[in-house]
Amino acid sequence: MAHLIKEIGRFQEFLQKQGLKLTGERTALLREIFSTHYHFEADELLFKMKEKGAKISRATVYRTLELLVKSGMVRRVHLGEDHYHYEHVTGNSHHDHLICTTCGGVIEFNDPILEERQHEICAKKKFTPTFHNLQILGVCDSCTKKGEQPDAPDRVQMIQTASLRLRK
Amino acid sequence: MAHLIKEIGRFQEFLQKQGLKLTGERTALLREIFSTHYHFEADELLFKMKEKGAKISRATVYRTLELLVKSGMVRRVHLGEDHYHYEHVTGNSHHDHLICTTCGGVIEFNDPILEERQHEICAKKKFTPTFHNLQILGVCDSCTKKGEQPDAPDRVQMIQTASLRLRK
DNA sequence: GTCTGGACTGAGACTCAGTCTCAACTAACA
DNA sequence: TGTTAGTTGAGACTGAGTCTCAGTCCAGAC
Repeated sequence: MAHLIKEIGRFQEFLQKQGLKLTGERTALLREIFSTHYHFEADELLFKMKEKGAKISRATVYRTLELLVKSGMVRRVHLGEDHYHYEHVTGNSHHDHLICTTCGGVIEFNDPILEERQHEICAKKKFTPTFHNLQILGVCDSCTKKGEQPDAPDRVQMIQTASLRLRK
Repeated sequence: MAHLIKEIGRFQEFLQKQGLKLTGERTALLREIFSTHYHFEADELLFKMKEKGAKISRATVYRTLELLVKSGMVRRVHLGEDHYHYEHVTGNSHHDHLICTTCGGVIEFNDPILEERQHEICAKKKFTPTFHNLQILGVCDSCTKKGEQPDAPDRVQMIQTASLRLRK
């Protein structure tokens, strides 16, 4: 778990700069996030902590996630439409998501050409970008092989949330 | 308002196919959406209807929006992170959004090169896309001219919701 | 050692968008 | 007129996320 020491150090450094403290609860959450989860929800994290016997409240989970997002170590993403998901940031790799509306699976990708084109569009519109968010919804290879049909495009907006919920 | 007759006709046709009826409430909502709103929230629409003296309940607003989305005449988009926004669809033009985190303004764009690249990425990953969603957050030209500074990229995720709320 | 101020915590109340339920209503049609 | 099925409003409900507040912790000051 040598890499977790590094992550904890980074978080502590960030906290100290703000006059904040690295507490037992914060460390426990950090460990949980970086050792097992990848994409997760706040309440799922809370549940996992309780399962492990750690007494950590909802409020602390949300407060700590906020700090982790501010520190840049965790990203807020939305894979469905209805509420936030989180993912920890390892290294610095920005990426976007392909989301299978059938199985709820998430495929990450990072495409420099796409990023470059976005910058060109912003330049043309005299818009200074700071952050972007791209989700492509559809059906993944393995679901296609199982014979799943992609939903009609008009319908995907209505069903995507339901599909993602199935995954829990 | 000749174009509204066309819209109402399209909606009625959709409803009839499902054995549903075009009621006064549904017509009133359709008129409101297509005559004045562009990007709007469900509760904002409800408020506008009440302001005009139309007695329409929250449940009916949500139910009608769901039908309109299913019919393809209205799209659900998320401009901020916290809840849905809706936009009516005129013609068939798909587009994405540049969202100013300072003034909450929304600029639409449609870029075939970007779309094409997304399809290439999906093909490479053997993913069958049905729908996508791209928001680029940043600072628009007029805010930049007013001297607004873009927020540090790490922070944008935390502030975007708040900024959009200011716009109401 | 103990004081003190400020950060931290858990419990639970609260908010707010969105959903659901249910009884009353309405339109279509035999 | 009776039947059937879709529609509606009111308000209860849900669930993610936020806020409040009293109590706890802890590092530095005395």
